[in-house]
Amino acid sequence: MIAGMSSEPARASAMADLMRAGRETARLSMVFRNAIADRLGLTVSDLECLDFLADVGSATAGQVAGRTNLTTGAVTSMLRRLQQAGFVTAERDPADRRRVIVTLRPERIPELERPYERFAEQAVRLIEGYSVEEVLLLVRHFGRMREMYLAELDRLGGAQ
Amino acid sequence: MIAGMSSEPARASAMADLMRAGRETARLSMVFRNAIADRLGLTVSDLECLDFLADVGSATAGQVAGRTNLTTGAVTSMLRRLQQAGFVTAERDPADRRRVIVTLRPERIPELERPYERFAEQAVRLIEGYSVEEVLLLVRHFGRMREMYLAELDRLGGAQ
DNA sequence: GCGAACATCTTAGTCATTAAGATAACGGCA
DNA sequence: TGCCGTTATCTTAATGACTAAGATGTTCGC
Repeated sequence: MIAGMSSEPARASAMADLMRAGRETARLSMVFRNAIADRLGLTVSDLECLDFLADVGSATAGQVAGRTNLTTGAVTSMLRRLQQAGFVTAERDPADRRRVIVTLRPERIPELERPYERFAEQAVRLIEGYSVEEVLLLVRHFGRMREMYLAELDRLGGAQ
Repeated sequence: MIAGMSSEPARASAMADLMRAGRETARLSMVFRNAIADRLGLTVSDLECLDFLADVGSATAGQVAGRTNLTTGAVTSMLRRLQQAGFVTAERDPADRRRVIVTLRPERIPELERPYERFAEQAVRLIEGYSVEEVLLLVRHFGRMREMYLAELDRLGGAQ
């Protein structure tokens, strides 16, 4: 609707398709994430936290708060929850005893990845059908999207 | 890690980059959506509902429930909320008085789109730099992702 | 070793959401 | 027509994640 002028109608329509497809994919990924959290008996925030920990190994409670956009109070109770469910261990940092170091229990990782497994396999299969140039185009596109998201989030006053 | 065999290391690394970028983008889009809902003083579910209504014009309460993955009870109170905030009108269907027809107030649409505006403009600008072939590749890719999401959601037992 | 800054925890309260069942309206069938 | 099963929404009570504000314990600079 806001469409910029374009000489060829095929181009304009392809662009509109892309805008629409992008929104739809974003929406579906949210629903997907929700479904996975449900299946694991977790909150979306819990999943976010565990994903983060899977990335970095271990982190302080404050870092978890930053990543999940939760208050420290909410993180405290989330960590109690995750600890009780055995997904995570938490202990005070001996070097700075104000801090709490949270660590994902490695033995639970497979369980967390299982719901994604089929999806990831299919994604790999899809990507294998692309040429290297095509893959690189997609990577560049996502990179630009990432920058746009971060810039907008910044502008919206979010922490992140 | 599950990577299929690949002759060229450049290809394997590009594929890994793409997998990572895809996950990161999905995550950022969630955070973004959350930030926008916050700014509008709405829930993510509210936003989902309003987006849906912007698409289809008007729908029954049950259709809204299906789209948002909420129970009918939750939809009832969500609609009361949105009605009170003036985003939506709700009236019984004269043809089938069990149904409630929910309609987005057109005059509020600009207000809902405003937070996306800059983002959408930037997206258009980005896409304008692509060739038609590149745009079509992206559209195809998103289409395949969409299918994968829907298949997995189905498998996870979700309604949708 | 004193005070400010920091990291986490506690407490009380809010609010979206769910589950279960109530209410009301439709549609078919005798 | 009148009854019954089904459908669509609403109500009620309870749950639980989350926030805000302030308490607690810890570090660091002076």
